[in-house]
Amino acid sequence: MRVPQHLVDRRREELHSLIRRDGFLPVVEICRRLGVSAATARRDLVAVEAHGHITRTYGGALADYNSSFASVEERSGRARPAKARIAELAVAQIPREGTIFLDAGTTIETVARALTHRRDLVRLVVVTSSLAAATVLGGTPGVELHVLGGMFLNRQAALMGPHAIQALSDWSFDAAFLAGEGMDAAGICNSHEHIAGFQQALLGHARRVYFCLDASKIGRATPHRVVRWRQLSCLITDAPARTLAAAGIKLPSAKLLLA
Amino acid sequence: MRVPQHLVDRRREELHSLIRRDGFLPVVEICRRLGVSAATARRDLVAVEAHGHITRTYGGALADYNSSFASVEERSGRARPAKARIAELAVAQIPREGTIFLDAGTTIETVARALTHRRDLVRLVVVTSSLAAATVLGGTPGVELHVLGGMFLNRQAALMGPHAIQALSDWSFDAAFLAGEGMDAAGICNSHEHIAGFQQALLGHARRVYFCLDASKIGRATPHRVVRWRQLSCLITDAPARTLAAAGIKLPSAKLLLA
DNA sequence: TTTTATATGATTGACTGCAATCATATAAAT
DNA sequence: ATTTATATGATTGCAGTCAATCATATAAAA
Repeated sequence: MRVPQHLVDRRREELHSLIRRDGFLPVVEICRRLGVSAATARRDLVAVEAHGHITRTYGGALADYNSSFASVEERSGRARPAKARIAELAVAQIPREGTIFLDAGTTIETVARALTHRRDLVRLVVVTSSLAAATVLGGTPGVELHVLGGMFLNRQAALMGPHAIQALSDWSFDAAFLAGEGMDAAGICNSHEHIAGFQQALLGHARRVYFCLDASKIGRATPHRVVRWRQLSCLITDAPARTLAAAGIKLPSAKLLLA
Repeated sequence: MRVPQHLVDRRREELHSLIRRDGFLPVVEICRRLGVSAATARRDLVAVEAHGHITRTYGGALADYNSSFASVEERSGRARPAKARIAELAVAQIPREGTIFLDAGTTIETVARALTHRRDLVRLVVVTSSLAAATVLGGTPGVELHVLGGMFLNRQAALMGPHAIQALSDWSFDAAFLAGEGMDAAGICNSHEHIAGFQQALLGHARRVYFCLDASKIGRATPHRVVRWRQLSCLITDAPARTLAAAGIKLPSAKLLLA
């Protein structure tokens, strides 16, 4: 018995928000709350997962920004070796003590996870605007974790806006690790105005600014230009040198780390 | 083949932190990383779960503060109807628009979840220092969510300390909902100095201050006195009136909401 | 040293979840 | 109105998970 498309879509949106609310939702529970059979619940899960923002597990599904599921992703073959290599390089730039900043975004989240494997940290102060990074880093020995305040952006699970920018004024970072959604000959851009504004403000508070972008970001244009190449300290990417050159991105070797 | 106690304990601590890092960890993965059989992995899970802070699910385990697992808790019979009733009452005090503050703690987390069921919110600004509450409330229609900055307290998944207190100065709340760990004839107390300091600072920024404590908190004494009864606007609790009276807690009916 | 206690891994049987297949009802398309 | 496409639930076979039981090796206690 076919059902109107808009009802299906509405139900799937509701499923999405149910999972976000509960963090984890067993399939049985989904059936109960949505009043559908297990088969339909699974089909809906597949659909919602395809649109991103949730991760299925045995018996249910998790909201994506709650936790990071390195293991789940690895098991389901969705590992992103590129991001992992970028993260390795990024973590190698982090001193044993000092103060660093971690941005929001999945790439930086990977950096956060890699950071938890460092065993030599003494008194590293990590400041972040990413709830995912905070969750991952909480309790790491040698790390004093601070979260920047701000308005909660649902999609990114990040804290941004005027309050976040204002909170920056209390800090001075030895290094900052930022993410971007696109890069071209001119520089790096991002799709969200709050994020762009925040990153620009951050430039003035960090001695060294690292941008971590994987090769898929090359040539992708998004509405908000964040930085020009001369403004950042270093680009960390897995893109081969010739691909960068082809895109018109020319950086001195001191400003480039290739994974 | 029996194994030294300290090795077992160390392994279980590691399991705990592995789960915290990944948010969700399948049993298979636990076996691989810890190099033990599934049987031992499960036994370890039982042990770690008994000490709190993780929740087992089919096929693995979740870190507790990542998400809130209403459904999981309900299914495993650990529902706390008392907290749910307290949350209902608390949510009823929240206006359709305005600015409110939500504290950290499982009781307030329940309030956050109940708040997502309100469908009449217009433009409610919710400020919180709880990562769990933020996760639950993110994306709720009619809610503009802000997270207070601060130092991350691992156990509570809350943001506290001088930065948090300073961030308060930007806000003025119509209502604040706070949690406590103990109450007696003199007032409400908390076990953590940062939390106590923060709550005291908050008193000056809210028109109405609601404390939400279930009956189990009566008579429990913890090191840090937070408020005396005359300082708060209202106590929301499930404790029957006579129990409160027996503990020497006397409040005018205007300052008491019984669930 | 001898004895006791227990941590471990293997096995077993019941249970649960999953993907695939299929019949059906009904919304869209024509 | 007729045809086509598809959303749904039931069934089935398979695989994964779990708790309980048991033998064993070894740490801890005596």
